[in-house]
Amino acid sequence: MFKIIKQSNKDQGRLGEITTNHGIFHTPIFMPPGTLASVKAIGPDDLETIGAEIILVNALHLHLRPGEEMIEYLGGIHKFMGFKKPILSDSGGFQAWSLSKKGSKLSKINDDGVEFKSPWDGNIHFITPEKAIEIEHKIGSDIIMTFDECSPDNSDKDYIRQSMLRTHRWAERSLKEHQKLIEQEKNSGKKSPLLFGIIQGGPFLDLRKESVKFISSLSFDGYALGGETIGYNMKKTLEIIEEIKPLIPQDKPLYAMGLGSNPRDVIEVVKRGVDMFDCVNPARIARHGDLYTGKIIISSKGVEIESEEKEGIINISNSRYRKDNKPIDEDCDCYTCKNFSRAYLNHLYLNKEPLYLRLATIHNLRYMLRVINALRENIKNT
RNA sequence: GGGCAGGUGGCGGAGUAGACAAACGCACGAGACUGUAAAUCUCGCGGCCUGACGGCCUUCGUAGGUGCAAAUCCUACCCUGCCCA
Repeated sequence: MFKIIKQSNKDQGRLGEITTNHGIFHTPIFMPPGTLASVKAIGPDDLETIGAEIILVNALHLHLRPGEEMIEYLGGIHKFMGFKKPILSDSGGFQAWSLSKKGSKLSKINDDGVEFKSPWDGNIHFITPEKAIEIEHKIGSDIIMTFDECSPDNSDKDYIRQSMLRTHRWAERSLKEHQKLIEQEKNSGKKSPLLFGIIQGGPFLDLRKESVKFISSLSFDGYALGGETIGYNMKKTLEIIEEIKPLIPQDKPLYAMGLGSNPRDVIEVVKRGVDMFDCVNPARIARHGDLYTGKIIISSKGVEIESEEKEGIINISNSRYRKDNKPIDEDCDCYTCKNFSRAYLNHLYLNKEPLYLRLATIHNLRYMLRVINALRENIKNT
């Protein structure tokens, strides 16, 4: 399933490939989230063009709408959304946290599972680890995630530890259910997905180590770092990765969940041996006007991004782009940069033209994947 | 020529004597977003001073007037829309 093609001799970076029911994808990889069976604003043809090798969907969202039975009836998630390449499904563990914050009480956690109130119709749904795994199998995704509790970055250690222990119990339950379903699928000739376990522990290094020890004692096909901290608090994230990387089975892929808001974060993390990541931000901030720009350079120091803009981002809604006839990024090979100016994108954005969303999303995702290509190239050359 | 309605910030539009630099919306300016409740949300938006609280000045067609106090009342004029000649 996971094969390491080349290990960098400079750092922890490595090239690999993962074989799934829907073909092979290469690592390191950025996976665009398409939560509701759609990468917002773009279609499978665009995904193909920008070079997306694998995307994400979310089991909880698809359970609420249109329902896993419906997707199964319609021929599985790939056929349903017209995407032929690998698809990873998240379990809904993230929503246990995200739907409970901001004072909204759309989710409630107890040891058995999580009660979700659908943001769409207010209906109550109770998801257990077993249920999440069942949904993910029914949907037909290639890689599935255990049901976990995404721990907050700013919470007291005692709560985070309790939450981590719960995630551990849920990991065991998820795995057990997974193995049960694999048996059933074997008998019916259906192909089974790979299952990744999720490590928690918040921002605390000792808890993270404890979590790695437990989760990697279970036989998962890959391991993931979860929690609000990952990707959000980059300084802590890098510390955590450095701490836990040696403790994870080296022949298994490592996935940093929710990481990749800025291409610079991806560079740091690949260096430290992370193989997979995803983040809603490249697409979301694109829709909100923020676009990546800057030269991607490979040198003896590795991959770097050179840009005069703050964080390598411009906000296309700003008045200073009204007359700017340059593409978003001069070096970019995406459809948007090849054909349209900043001025045109500014015009589309200001007038809320739907085309803006597609062009902006294509660019940011392609930019991210161009950074990935540079990172692969860099490892290849070491 | 007569009748009626009306003229408020870039636009639309509240307010009809004191709590008005003036609701709300749009436009505009800026910011946020991290396993997607997100084509969303937040802030600013007459001028000047202040880090902020706040303070000062100038504004509701124009010019006068009444009154402690006027975008709000009175008078004249200008302009716009509709109706009648």
